[in-house]
Amino acid sequence: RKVAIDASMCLYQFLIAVRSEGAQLTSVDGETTSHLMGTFYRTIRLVEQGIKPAYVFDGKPPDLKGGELAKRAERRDEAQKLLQAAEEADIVYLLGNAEDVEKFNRRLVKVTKTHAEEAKQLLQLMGIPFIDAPCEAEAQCAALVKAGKVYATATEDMDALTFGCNVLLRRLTFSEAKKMPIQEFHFDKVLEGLELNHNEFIDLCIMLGCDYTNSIKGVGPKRAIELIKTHRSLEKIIENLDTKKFPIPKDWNYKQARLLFQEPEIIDPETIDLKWTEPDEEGLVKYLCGDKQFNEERVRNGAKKLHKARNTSTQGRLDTFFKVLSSPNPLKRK
DNA sequence: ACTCTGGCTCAAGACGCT
DNA sequence: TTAATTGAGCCAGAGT
DNA sequence: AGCGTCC
Repeated sequence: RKVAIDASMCLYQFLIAVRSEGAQLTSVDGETTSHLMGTFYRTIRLVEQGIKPAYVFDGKPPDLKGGELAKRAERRDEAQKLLQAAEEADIVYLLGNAEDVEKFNRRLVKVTKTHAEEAKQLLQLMGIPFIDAPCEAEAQCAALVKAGKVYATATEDMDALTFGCNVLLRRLTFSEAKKMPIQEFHFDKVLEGLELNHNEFIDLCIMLGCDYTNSIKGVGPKRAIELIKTHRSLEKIIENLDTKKFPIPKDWNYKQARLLFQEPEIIDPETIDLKWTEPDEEGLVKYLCGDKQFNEERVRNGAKKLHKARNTSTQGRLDTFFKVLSSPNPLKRK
């Protein structure tokens, strides 16, 4: 069963989580390898379960997002760059407590172009397809699902639904699944449960706070649902809202935000041909066991697992692993 | 009292041996 | 300058 | 399941 995955999100998590004594794993020349470690083993695990993953990489963020992100940047630049200096000083003075240093390091994690390129090279050698999205990966994933190129998007990010992703899988990573069951959301069932159509759902998500705009102060999940059910569109809501109690954000460009959800910049899925091919064992060994110092035995073992799973295909039906939770109300969000 | 929002903090992977 | 998370859980405080 | 280790 084919599944689309937001690669940048995965890389980010690996960079944060795959650490030893607070520091990322590295090659001989000090280059980070945490993202490769995570991608390699997680992908093998997925393939062994009969899943065919297709990774989707982010392109440029939409302009509108840039505006919002600038605010976060300010916060960071002010607080964190100064904190950086302060904490570095602390380290010098106090030979810092490791926890602070760790926390600090995690906040500065970024997924760079290089990380992405390295991951792509690894996926190539593993025989796993990937796509460069022109813009938001989640939007491209949703398009792949809609076009039937993959069965679902595997993500923790509920915004995938806003892009109209029909099927969304949460907690697909199986080590975590030991603790928590895999959840499968069907967008049409969610809409049914909320008694909304897609456009109304988009307006709802904008109110709840998306990456593209501010949200209305005082309006959280409860009131937002109430409002959209009563008025069915942001235009009508704005007309009827008591703006003394609930002020509309200044220069609120909800229309543009809406458009980014309705017509995101994507590659036409029909032009995309996803191919899962044989892993290149020697290539993997060469790439991972050179400077990057991966254990050769483990890498070869991984390559063989990929090979084996590939040739025993049509095995794993995901259904055996989880129940379909077409949860009528996933809005525990923000 | 109750509901709701929003601000805060935290944690975040996978393998293999025991 | 080339990167800018997220979701969950807990709790204070405002509003009704 | 817990824990040290992966690089």
